[in-house]
Amino acid sequence: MSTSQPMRVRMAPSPTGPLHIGTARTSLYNYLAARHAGGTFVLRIEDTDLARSTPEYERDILDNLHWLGLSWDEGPQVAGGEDVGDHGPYRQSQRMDLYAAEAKRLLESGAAYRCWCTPEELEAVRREQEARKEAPRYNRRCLNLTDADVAAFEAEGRRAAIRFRVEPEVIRFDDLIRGPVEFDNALLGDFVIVRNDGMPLYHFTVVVDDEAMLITHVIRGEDHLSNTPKHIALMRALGYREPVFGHIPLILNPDRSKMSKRKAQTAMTAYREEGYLPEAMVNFLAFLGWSPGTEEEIFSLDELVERFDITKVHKGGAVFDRERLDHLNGVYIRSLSDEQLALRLRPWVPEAIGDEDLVRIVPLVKERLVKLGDVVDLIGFLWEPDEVVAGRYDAEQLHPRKGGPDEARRALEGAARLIEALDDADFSADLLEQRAREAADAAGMKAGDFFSPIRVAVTGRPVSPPLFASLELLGRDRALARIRIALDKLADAVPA
RNA sequence: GCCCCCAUCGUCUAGAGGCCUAGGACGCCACCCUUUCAAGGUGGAGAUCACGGGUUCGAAUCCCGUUGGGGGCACCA
Repeated sequence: MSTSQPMRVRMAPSPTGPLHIGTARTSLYNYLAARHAGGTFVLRIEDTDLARSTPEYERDILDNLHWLGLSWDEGPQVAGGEDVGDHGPYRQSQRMDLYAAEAKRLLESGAAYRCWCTPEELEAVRREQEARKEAPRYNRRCLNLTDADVAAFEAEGRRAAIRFRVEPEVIRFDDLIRGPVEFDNALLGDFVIVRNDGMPLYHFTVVVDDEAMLITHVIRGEDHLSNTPKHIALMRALGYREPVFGHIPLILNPDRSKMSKRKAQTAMTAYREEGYLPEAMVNFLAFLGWSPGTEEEIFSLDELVERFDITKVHKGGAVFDRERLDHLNGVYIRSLSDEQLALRLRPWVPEAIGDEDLVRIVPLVKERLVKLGDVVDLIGFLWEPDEVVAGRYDAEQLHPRKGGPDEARRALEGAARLIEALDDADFSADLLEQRAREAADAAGMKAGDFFSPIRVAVTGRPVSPPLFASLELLGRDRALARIRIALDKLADAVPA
């Protein structure tokens, strides 16, 4: 086919589950290829498997694709909007007439035929073939039935599926990523293209739709590489154009098998809910199987569009490495301004913490966040009731690293005294730190040992944002109350 | 079983015959900074480029074979 015509690519997810990480990356590569070439990115929903497809999953897929910033030029819209584009409808369930017409053409030309075999009969044949160490494929029992045979099946109430008659020929194509590939279709059995209930099947509908939607480049997962010769045979039988194919490597589980729900978190929504940033996810996914060929590694979606080259995509699969995702997410979080980060953090922080307060809190947590959701554990002490905070630790955890209950008590009493000596107006991080250091000296303790019991008393956790800024944010009275609770706990634990 | 694809540090990768004593990043270790944890800085360990044959003056890079891994062979997509 001519490469001079504008590129049209498509992503064709099936709404039988939430947006999968692998689907997201394939979408990304399609998007990048289209945008880089100034082409068109089409989204088509493959919902012919009525039993497994749901509107909720479709919604999840569209929604998360939007979240990642992958906009499509043609396809269905979220929120029940009408399809956009001149080649719709973009849901296969709405294109049944087309499939029926094309199936009829194949039937009439003899490229396809009806098959009345039952699943049980098919299974029996398959078992026999396996027993004889033969390739398991359809035995063409229904290829040359007499009218009487057909009448008998119909009388039984059987309904016919439609099978594509695969010609024994060698199919060659030049894969964008793998180069020349060839398959011998003589090894293939005649496969079903329309079920006996009239529903068309995947191998058939992709081919029909890619033609109807004028798709020029089919960019999809490597798991479809072996299916391509079927598609090409179908295209030829139907007199269609043959698009360019590009099969991208799979995303793998740590054991190097195809990434699956059982072994990894595959739903994009889950990552979104944990607080991964879409820009970090995009950056991460882009590099799973591609690199710009330099040592740069932080790229925005637009920069990726500029640099992306589909022919430079790798051939080997890539393991999904969560540690690396975490690292990238942290990089992106730290690159945000305080105002931007506060906005992103909003869904995780109670309304009781006002927007302005949240912006003031951000510098305390920014470099400690791996995921946005981590903010809850980091500054939860700001909105948790005193009892909840106190419930998070026991008396022993108040002891400084070097020291026991006595040191803990000395520090807490010192802290209580110095806080009492300050009024609200003076209750600032700087002044608190100055006084606390003096108090530590007076108590003959190292600063770190002196601060540690206070940290646990006030935040309920051994790890927290910087102590004095945390105290300032908490406020004089609440800080003091928590220190007194801690002192009580200490007293209860060590009866005099 | 048959067909197809793939193969550089644990992981993501740079590498298109001499620039490679194989570079970067994540993770790991150590040190520095430091009130905890992070972040940041410095340094380090980590790959006989799966193996074996060729081709070539020269191969991680080209060819063949082997091994290993993966994917596909549904009235799922």
